[in-house]
Amino acid sequence: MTIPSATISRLVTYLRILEQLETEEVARTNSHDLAERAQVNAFQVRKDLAYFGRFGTRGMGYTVPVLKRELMRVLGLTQRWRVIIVGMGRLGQAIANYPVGSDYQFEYVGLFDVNPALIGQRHQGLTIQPMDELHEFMKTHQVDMGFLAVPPEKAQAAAQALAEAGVRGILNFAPTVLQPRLIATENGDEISEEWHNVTIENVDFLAGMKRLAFYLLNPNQKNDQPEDNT
Amino acid sequence: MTIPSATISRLVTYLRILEQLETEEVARTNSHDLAERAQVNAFQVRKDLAYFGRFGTRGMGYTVPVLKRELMRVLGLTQRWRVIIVGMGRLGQAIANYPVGSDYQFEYVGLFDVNPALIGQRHQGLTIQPMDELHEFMKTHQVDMGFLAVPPEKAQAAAQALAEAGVRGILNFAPTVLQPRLIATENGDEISEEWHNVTIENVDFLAGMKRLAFYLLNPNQKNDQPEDNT
DNA sequence: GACTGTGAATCGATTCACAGCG
DNA sequence: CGCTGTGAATCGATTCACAGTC
Repeated sequence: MTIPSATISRLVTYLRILEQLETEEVARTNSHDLAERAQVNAFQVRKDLAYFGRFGTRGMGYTVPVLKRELMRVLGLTQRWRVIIVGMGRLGQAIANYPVGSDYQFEYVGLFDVNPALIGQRHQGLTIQPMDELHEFMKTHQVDMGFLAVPPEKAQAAAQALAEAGVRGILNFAPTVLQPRLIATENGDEISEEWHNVTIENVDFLAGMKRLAFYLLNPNQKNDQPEDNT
Repeated sequence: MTIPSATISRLVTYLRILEQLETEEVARTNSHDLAERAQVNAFQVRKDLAYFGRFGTRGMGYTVPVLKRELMRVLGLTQRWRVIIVGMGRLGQAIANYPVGSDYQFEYVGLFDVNPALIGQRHQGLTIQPMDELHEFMKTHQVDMGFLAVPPEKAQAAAQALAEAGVRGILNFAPTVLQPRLIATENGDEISEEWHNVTIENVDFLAGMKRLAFYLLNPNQKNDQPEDNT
């Protein structure tokens, strides 16, 4: 069965709400309460959860720690994710230093850049390495995802370098659509092969501000959609 | 007529592609070319554009500068948007210093924070001001949108402060769902009034990394959706 | 009695097929 | 002939209504 991507975005929201409720030592909740906090409706909450199992008790609602654990499992947040950041300019630095809070399941294991002025700088106990060393690095380290924080004109090449080095997931901060194919091979032949198994998720602040401009200009177009993405 | 929010996200993408084509001095394009670059299909491109007018020539395609100008107009990027940033920690600083490139239609006019250690610091020719001064500031300056880059637990209060000060659009970087109502009034009564006319757009990097974790764990769930947002 | 879980119904967005036009 | 623009068809997601059960 194929799950709407909007559902995945909402699950992240529900999980946050549950974490919040847990710190407030609230023991139970229900679809209406979750719906209100997540700004969706209760049918949606129940349908979203139903894709993955039965987590509640009829007549009772949901037990906060139980549902929280289940959502963490569903979203893959019970395992550790090893992350490298490619592009350690101001944006990459802000990402590296962002307080991830309860999100200790994500661990930065490497920082890369091409700029000699940045190489050797340390952030969060890691030293920025030259991009050339990525291949070598991948031989000795497990890397689950790469955060791409390079300027837009370098994003496509950097994404390909990540893919070729064996990184399977890319969180793309650059304001570009990454093309899922190789443009050329090393020897210059134009083989144009598909990327295999690279999952891309976009986080795009410039797009967000432009969408906001549109909605301010067109107040009748009410805006609902999930995440900031592409 | 109500326009899908996914269409707005895609228009931003098309505009970027057109800007790119313009720098490459490509004079014309067509729906198939745009579709390939935007990773959507040609029907989608034409339908998206059709919501706003007829910008092409049958048999010919689109003239790059013409379509670019039309999309800028549609998205509200022919006018200037005056922006304040609320929350000038590392994330706010990265945003303030991000090279917006061709996006000179967005202008930062004020920077705010509650942290005395940050107040007085300068970025991009602006001095960080205390949050208290927002109301006063709004009396003498036009502000079209606020970028909210405060820690999640402070986001709701800060958003309300922005709304009460008269800011009509918020780009929310905090990993929280902003509740569109006022929780209390100044005198302590609980009036719980609706926000009026505040448009919110989310940019959520932590959500992006969690969605990516899900898709890496479930490779059969192919991911298409637009923008990063909540 | 209250609230979940879910098939059926509705609604909306994407895709299609083709008419229209340079 | 090529490519846009668009009504109709399809597909998918959200909403609904209610059966199930604690």
